[in-house]
Amino acid sequence: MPTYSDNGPDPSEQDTNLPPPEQHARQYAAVRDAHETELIEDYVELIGDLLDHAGEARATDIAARMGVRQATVARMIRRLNDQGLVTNEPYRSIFLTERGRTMAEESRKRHGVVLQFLRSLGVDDATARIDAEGMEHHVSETTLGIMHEFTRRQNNGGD
Amino acid sequence: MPTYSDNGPDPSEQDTNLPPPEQHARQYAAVRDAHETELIEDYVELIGDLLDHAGEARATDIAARMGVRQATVARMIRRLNDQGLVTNEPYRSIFLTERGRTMAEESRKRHGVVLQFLRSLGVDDATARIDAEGMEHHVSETTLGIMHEFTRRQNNGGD
DNA sequence: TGCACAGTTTAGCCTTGGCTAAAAAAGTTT
DNA sequence: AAACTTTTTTAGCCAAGGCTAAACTGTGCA
Ligand SMILES: [Mn+2]
Ligand SMILES: [Mn+2]
Ligand SMILES: [Mn+2]
Ligand SMILES: [Mn+2]
Repeated sequence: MPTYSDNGPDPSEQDTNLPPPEQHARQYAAVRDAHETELIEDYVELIGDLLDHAGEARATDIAARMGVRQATVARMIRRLNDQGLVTNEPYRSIFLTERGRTMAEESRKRHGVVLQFLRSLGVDDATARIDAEGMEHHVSETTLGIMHEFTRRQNNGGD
Repeated sequence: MPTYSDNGPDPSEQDTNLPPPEQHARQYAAVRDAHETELIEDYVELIGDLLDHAGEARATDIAARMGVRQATVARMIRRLNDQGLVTNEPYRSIFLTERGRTMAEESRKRHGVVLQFLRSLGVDDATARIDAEGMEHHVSETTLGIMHEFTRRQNNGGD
């Protein structure tokens, strides 16, 4: 007796049928939500990394690493400031607030889990870095935990 | 003698150091590129699914499943038409062009690989569907191939 | 047949996140 | 100190993708 007998539709049909409209809509809504916070997170994470590795986070460096113009960075910095994530004085380095540091730390951790998971799957480093940069914002806590555990096992088994 | 001796930086430093600025910038650029085509692909894929499963793709149904207003859908349909992906006459169902069908098919395949990969990792169905909807657009061909192979092995081993 | 209602389209608003050009401030060199 | 260069900021343009409100079309039912 299969264990899925009273557990929803036959798995063999699970791929060919569409989910009910409301569930389907929630999928896309989750993606839109992720996209709203995505760029903010990447900026905060990058600023944290620059502070750690270079000692300061200048607009020029942020622009170079983001691959955008300084004007774009300047306006984003203002937004981060408005949201209480960074402090900045004109013509000076940018610093993270307590909230900013928390967000940077969480993003860094999440990014690392996804990146190492991809590496442990056998994806080459450059590709893994590109994929992780986008995927990280669309991975639920559930999936993140599973990825982390997978990586841990992979690394232990490889000793 | 470790095999990575002449193969770039010591792996133990690979996570703590930032990539060179140009490579870093390319990461973010890849994400921005993905976001440009992402919504188009989801619309085309959804229209294809509706045509297959419901026989026609009406704006109302698209709006309900996307979780957006009909006005939003109407304008998107015009864009898809401009790009030669759909044909549509006023107040009638939407159909895919040859190009549209190709895109729908590719998206459907890619979406399926990511979804089944997540399931085979042990992620529950509802969560897997949400994560796949976002992740699918940020998975390189390389990673997609590895995911596919992983899923295949997992399923064969489970027999 | 005519009318009401559901579906569709259009017009116009807003925010986000790119961009360029130009002004202003800071830093460096002579 | 003055001049030059780099960095930062500001102003304003554009496209994408949400939204509401209102006009329009088509369909089904009285
Ligand atoms: Mn990212
Ligand atoms: Mn999809
Ligand atoms: Mn998607
Ligand atoms: Mn995305």
